[in-house]
Amino acid sequence: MIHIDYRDTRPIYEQVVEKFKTLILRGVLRPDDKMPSVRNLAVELSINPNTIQRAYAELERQGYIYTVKGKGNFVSDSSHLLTRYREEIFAELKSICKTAFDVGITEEEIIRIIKGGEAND
Amino acid sequence: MIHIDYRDTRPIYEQVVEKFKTLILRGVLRPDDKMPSVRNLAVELSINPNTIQRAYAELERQGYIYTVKGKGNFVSDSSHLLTRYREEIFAELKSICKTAFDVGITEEEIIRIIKGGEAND
Amino acid sequence: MIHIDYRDTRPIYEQVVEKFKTLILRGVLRPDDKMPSVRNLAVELSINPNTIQRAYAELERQGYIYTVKGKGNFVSDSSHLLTRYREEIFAELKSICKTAFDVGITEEEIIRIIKGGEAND
Amino acid sequence: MIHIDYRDTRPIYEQVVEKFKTLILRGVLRPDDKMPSVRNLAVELSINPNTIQRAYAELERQGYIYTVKGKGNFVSDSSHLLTRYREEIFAELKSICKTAFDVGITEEEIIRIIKGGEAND
DNA sequence: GTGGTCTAGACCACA
DNA sequence: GTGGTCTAGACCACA
Repeated sequence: MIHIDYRDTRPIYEQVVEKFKTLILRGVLRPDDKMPSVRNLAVELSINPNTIQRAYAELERQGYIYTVKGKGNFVSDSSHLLTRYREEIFAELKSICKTAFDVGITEEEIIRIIKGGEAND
Repeated sequence: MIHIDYRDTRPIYEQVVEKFKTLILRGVLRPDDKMPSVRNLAVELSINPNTIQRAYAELERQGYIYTVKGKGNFVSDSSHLLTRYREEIFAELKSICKTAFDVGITEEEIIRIIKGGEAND
Repeated sequence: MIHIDYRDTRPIYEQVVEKFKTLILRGVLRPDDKMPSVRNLAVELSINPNTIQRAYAELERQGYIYTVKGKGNFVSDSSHLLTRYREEIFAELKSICKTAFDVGITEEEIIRIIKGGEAND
Repeated sequence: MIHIDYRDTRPIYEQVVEKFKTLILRGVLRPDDKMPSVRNLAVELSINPNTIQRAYAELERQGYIYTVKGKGNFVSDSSHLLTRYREEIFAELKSICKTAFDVGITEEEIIRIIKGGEAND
């Protein structure tokens, strides 16, 4: 369901958070679906339960899941969070484009990249 | 010449590296120009000399500057590095677009952001 | 008869215990009255029977109910426990007031809150 | 500067958070004052650095301190947070008074307790 | 079974 | 020196 990329420079817990955010926002995981238990996911991904715990705590803090003690973690209704997430992405996009324009990359080039980017990987 | 943004989440040394890369690639700093001394720049920006040192080491590693012992740091002829830098930027762009497509953001929306982004900010 | 508040941060069993303590001390439940059976109450409140079991065990430990094997749980004569319960409440009150005074909240403000608090909610 | 009460049922990191919140809101620790380093405080209180780390992360999340990487943690200007903290305390007070009224404790008794509470402990 | 807290200790990134 | 991340593993609270 989820895959950790060890070449990725970001911390593991952050990768886990982002993966689940995407799954939830795309509707693959739906409100009140049960999340994998901390222990199970830790075994499955071969990472420490504490790291999963931290990722889940962060997802809860951001409103993507809720915890029922003794029962597990469950997906929240986070449809209202999509807007915020889109804005985060747009901000990152703008920031990179600014860097790009600074070294003379043109709007046309960027658009070409994006259209290409959708096709392959 | 350079400005540190403390609200930026990236480490300071990375900001310094990026600022100089842009100045060099745009030709504001030209081959064999002398870089500001580590000490002077540290004082000017009110940051730790170790941090400047680290930024310069990284710039040297990437081929943007060279060091002459006892004299200081100087700008390399880095015209051939522009291509590599553009590719780095393109890779980042693709990565973010992938995330964007994952949550249903369309090509059209992204293009609108980019065209808007060039105008303001 | 009893209502669980899922927004309450306290564990469910603790809410159940407190609700019954109040009912017993106020005389709504009288000595030797039969408590609802663990199973029935669990079904009625849609919570795990283990949780009710634990709440009843705690009520018994504190002297509010007694168990007759094969028959069920019954209300004790707990008139003598009212004093202890009042002291528990007073201790909590003192503890919070201490925290309040620490950040500069005055006696007058607290009294105003209390007088207001009795009226609404 | 801080003291952990091991008889307290609350987790250690929560006690640490509350102690520092009080110190900051009372102005004992002032904006831009340096917090004790994670390691030093851990040694001083004989608790694990991870636990301090967690407390500091929570204080940062709540806006009481800010982190400068490689330098340490510093006190924020949190004067605007006092109002929120007061409301938290008032809510707790109301909740306990409700429980008290439920078992027949009167407003007068509570007020007597509060006035006594300020004098001693 | 499930999450929450904590210890002990390693190693890294940053200044 | 300072915080950040992670592992390994214990023990507890709760359902």
